[in-house]
Amino acid sequence: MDKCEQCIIRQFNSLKALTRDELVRISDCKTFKTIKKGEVLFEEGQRIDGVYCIKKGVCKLSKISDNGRDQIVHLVKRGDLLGERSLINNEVSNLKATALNEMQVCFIPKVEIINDLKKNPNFTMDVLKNMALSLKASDNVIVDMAQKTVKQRLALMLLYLEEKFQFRENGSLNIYLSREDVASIIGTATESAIRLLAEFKKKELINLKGKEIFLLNKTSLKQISEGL
Amino acid sequence: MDKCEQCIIRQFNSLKALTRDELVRISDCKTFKTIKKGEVLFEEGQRIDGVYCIKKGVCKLSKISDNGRDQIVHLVKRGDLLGERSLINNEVSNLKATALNEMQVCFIPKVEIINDLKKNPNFTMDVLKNMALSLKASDNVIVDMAQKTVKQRLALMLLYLEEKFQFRENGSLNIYLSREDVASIIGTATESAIRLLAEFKKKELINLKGKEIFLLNKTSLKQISEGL
DNA sequence: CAAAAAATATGATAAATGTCATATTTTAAT
DNA sequence: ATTAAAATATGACATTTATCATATTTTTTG
Repeated sequence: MDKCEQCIIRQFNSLKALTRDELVRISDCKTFKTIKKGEVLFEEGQRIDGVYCIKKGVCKLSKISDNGRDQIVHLVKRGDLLGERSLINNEVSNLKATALNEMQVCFIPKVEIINDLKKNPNFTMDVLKNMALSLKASDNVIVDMAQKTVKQRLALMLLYLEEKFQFRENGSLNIYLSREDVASIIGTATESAIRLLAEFKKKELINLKGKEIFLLNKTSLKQISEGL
Repeated sequence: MDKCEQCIIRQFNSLKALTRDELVRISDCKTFKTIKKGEVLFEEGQRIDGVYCIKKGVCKLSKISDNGRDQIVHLVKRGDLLGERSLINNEVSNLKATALNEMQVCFIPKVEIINDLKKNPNFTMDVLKNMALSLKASDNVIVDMAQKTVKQRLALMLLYLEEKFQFRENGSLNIYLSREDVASIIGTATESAIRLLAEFKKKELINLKGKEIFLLNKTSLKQISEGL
């Protein structure tokens, strides 16, 4: 396990604002963990008491609705921090975190982070900035969920996946999602997601090979997402 | 116009974390403004360069979707701060703010707030906490928008309005919304909102007198919101 | 006050989406 | 390799919701 002060991952998140001394201190008390695909990092309602720094892999953050369906609210990947919000408000987690593939994470206990928040204004400011960005993104998602059709949201999601995860060597999106997960992201029934994916494929906007998705016509996808 | 250090409104928001000296300084450079019902405080895409402290009244924060419909993302009332996020990220506003009734607001220039964020960790921490709370709330709205029917969302909204705005003396919700605004909050067509309100009235869950809404059966509204 | 404009209301219909049933394919387990 | 289980796919149908038309009521304006 790397030492934090030598780990490049921190460049992708707020930990980059910490001083060398602070990193050394954190390095000494952090724990390392491997999570298998499908395993749950933490449950909705669980006390986390710390922050996860994602070293490898992707997980979904979801919340179960009254109707029993899981809604995926965020996808979190390498470089992202997880659990800051619950930590800041001293609350149990509002969301459930499930690994979408094999993950490697470092866990930093709460006291350490709180300590840094109190003493290093650069760190606090960076956390604040990221939170403000997340808030803007969330507002935009609310608008899309409320105003766009399922078809528009699927097109939007495909473009978002490319932006966030890029492509594999063969040109497919660099993330595997089950049809159920796709439905959970755009907020629809699994059958509807499957049907629309098939429709997109038929129209040659995308190609599907198992869980691999290829974007063939991004211009059209963009237009569909905008309702044109 | 009150001086900030004597103004009770600040108790309701992060300004309560400021010291007396800081308040005095802010008081000297703030400006006071009255906004009439229907007037726009700021537009989507507009640079705000400061923070509004709402002294009186209510406004809606909305974003226009590709389909041309406005989606209301937040309702902001007396005591709330407005514009922190844009300020923190140094971005233009992501949302449009429109007064729902006559408002009185104080405007605090950006430099002053930035100054306090840098020097007063209590203030920063309070802003951070509020932002974390907003983020949790936004995540919950995303789930509701994605997973609940329009009827469920209407029931949910009515209960939310009571919680946020309480009742007038006559027992009606202490906020006036047009049917269009109701639709804009729950993310549906105006006609659908009208129909569902009529249905709720017929079932004696609510009563309607013009723009006044009376909640007659909160238990049932709760059940409807949960899909029972 | 009268006329015009805006908001609210309601019906008819179309489109979108969910639900249930079932078939097929893929993956996992023995 | 064979069977079982899970995921994906597709059809039929019901329900929800949007859209358009139009009527009625309320509010605004001159």
